Amino acid sequence: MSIDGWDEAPAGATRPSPSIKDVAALAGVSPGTVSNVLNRPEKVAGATRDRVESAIRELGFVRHGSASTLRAGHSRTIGLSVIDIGNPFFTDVAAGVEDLASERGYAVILGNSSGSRVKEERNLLVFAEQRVRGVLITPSDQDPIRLDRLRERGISVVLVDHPAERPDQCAVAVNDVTGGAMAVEHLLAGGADRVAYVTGPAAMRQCQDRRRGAERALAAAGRDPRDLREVAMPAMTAAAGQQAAEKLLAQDVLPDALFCANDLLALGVLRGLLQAGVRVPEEVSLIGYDDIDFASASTVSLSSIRQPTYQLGRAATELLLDECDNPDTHAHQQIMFQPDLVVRESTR
Amino acid sequence: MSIDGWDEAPAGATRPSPSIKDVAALAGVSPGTVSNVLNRPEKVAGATRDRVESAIRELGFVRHGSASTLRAGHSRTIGLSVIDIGNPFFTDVAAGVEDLASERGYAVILGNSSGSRVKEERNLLVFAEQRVRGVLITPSDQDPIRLDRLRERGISVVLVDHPAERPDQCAVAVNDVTGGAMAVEHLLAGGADRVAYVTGPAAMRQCQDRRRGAERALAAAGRDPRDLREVAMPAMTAAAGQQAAEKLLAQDVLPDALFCANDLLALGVLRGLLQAGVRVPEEVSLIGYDDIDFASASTVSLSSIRQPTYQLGRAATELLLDECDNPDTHAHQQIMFQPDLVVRESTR
DNA sequence: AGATGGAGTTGCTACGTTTTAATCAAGGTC
DNA sequence: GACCTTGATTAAAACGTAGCAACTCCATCT
Repeated sequence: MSIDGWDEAPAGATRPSPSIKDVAALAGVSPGTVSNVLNRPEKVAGATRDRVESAIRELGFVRHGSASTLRAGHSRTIGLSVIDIGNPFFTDVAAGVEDLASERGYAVILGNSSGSRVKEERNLLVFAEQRVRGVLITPSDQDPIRLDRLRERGISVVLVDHPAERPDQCAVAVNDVTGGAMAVEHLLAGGADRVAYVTGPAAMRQCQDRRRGAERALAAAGRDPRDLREVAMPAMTAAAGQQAAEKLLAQDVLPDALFCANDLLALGVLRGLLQAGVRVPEEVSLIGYDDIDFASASTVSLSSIRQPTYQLGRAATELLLDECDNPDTHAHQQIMFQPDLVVRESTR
Repeated sequence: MSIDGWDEAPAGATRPSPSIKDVAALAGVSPGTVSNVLNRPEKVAGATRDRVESAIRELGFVRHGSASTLRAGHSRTIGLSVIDIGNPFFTDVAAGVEDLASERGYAVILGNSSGSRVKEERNLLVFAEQRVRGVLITPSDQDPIRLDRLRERGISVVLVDHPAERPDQCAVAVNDVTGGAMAVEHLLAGGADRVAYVTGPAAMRQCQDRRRGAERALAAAGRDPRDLREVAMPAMTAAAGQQAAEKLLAQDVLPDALFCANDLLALGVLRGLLQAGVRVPEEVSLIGYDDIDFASASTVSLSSIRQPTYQLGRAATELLLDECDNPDTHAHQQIMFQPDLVVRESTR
């Protein structure tokens, strides 16, 4: 009797989800047969299968994942823990993970640690509670303990964008030392004299390795690696980059070349420098890392180090699922990709 | 006997996860008491609680989420389905969702539909299988059917960035008609004559509403709304924007003002125009939508329409959790935020 | 002393599924 | 006709937890 007729759809009528038993009753078979149709369809006769399948459709049956997990002892779910989902680098990795996982019938639970150890820990706890089949993680620091706790539980772990800490684990990474060296080599080739490194939290391996590469490039050019000035920020975001620019500008002498540990930092630095009237690349050469999509769209398009990001996610997932599905034949692997230099306007 | 000593950690020794029974045995209580410590700690005496808690720590017990969900009939999990996690707009929404959800002890399963109905459907299936407590979704089209199927199962649904389709549901949105009008008003105020609208898939409500706003602004200025030229792309990404620019450049006469349905499109269009030597804003005024972080960092910083993105996610989660936790007293709400105009360099 | 009450704890059952072993029917072989 | 084989189906027993009803203490009140 309502004006608009919405009430024809029984709003609060939440009949309980039909179970495998209801399907079995409707199809005139036993619950076990329905389970077979779901999990081993080749084991059941064509006619029966059709009957069960149409019963499933008719009732709108959806398998109860929790019951399934409980009984089977494992789920069809993997956990992915990243440091900053706001960073396009990780978004691309996640895309690679999700694509392959869903091809193989796995669902992905995404956890964002925001660089915080506490949140990372909480995400791992959620993964453990959900009894995920495996975990992909880009650790926010070097502490290996928590991951062993997962493995003890039978949860496979693959490190993403992080080299293996031990031979008995899988890992997929990109050579950050090489990348850092490439970046600084390029700056030096452009005539850089005073090079500074704008980086994130000291605990992050990526930051350390890129620094090592930078120092190596300086040494190779006959310079003292200790000449490398460093501006470390607590986060690797554009906002942090802008603050880094302010720090740099407050110093007596401005470096003439900046290597930023990722593109977000670089974009922030770029904005800060331009706002202060510093010309890029004429006064300061600037190179970032990751080659995110936005690097080529910025005010002064950003030179950067490209990583095979999507491939990174896919490869890591491939290793993880192999370890899950073939635990006996699985051989642990460490895959190391190589980065590329992308030259644009921000460097001389 | 290995050289490096790694084998001290028993690699493959995956002892089964301890259950509530093991904890009970160690603490010398019944399994029911352990369950009480976990779920109703105030019901159990301090000394007993301590004993149980230290047993939990000692064994490294982690609650089996699936068993809990199965028995309790519902999980502590919500599903979030977005159209494009590569778009910073949705990343910010997701941040708002995750923050509030984890404050309230809920885990978030993130699903990315990439604008594909098939993937969206698959995500909803995963949510249903996981028996999530509720679903937050930015629908990729206008079809309400699937959501009713969820509600019938007792899964609450809140629409995000989408107005309610019916009075018996919660929704959180931003007024896109107003936003579209703001954008085109601003273009007209800058002296725009031939305005074009660069948009995404026609089925997307956001695109339709922003267009309606644009037409309204034209009409209000005494112009014929049918003058609004339209370039529709299949995706709302920077790559699609660049293609849109090519399309525009191939036409006889270039518009002198462009309104893009989001910032990614706008950044792509901007790149395409600049590469072709078109000056922005002198020859073409350009405005985007969403005011993502990168809008202010682009070659020519982008004028845009700002939305309270993080708040959008938080508010939607607030409504959803209220509906889940207080189903009796819950009153369905439709929240409509208002957008803001942000003027930068890309418009006259 | 006996009854009452409350706090703390326990035993039991059910949740929906998977899986193993058992059952059954139909057909084939000697 | 007895026996085996093959293929299809089923009955029944778990999996780990939540939550209720029942029970045990022990202190307090009549």
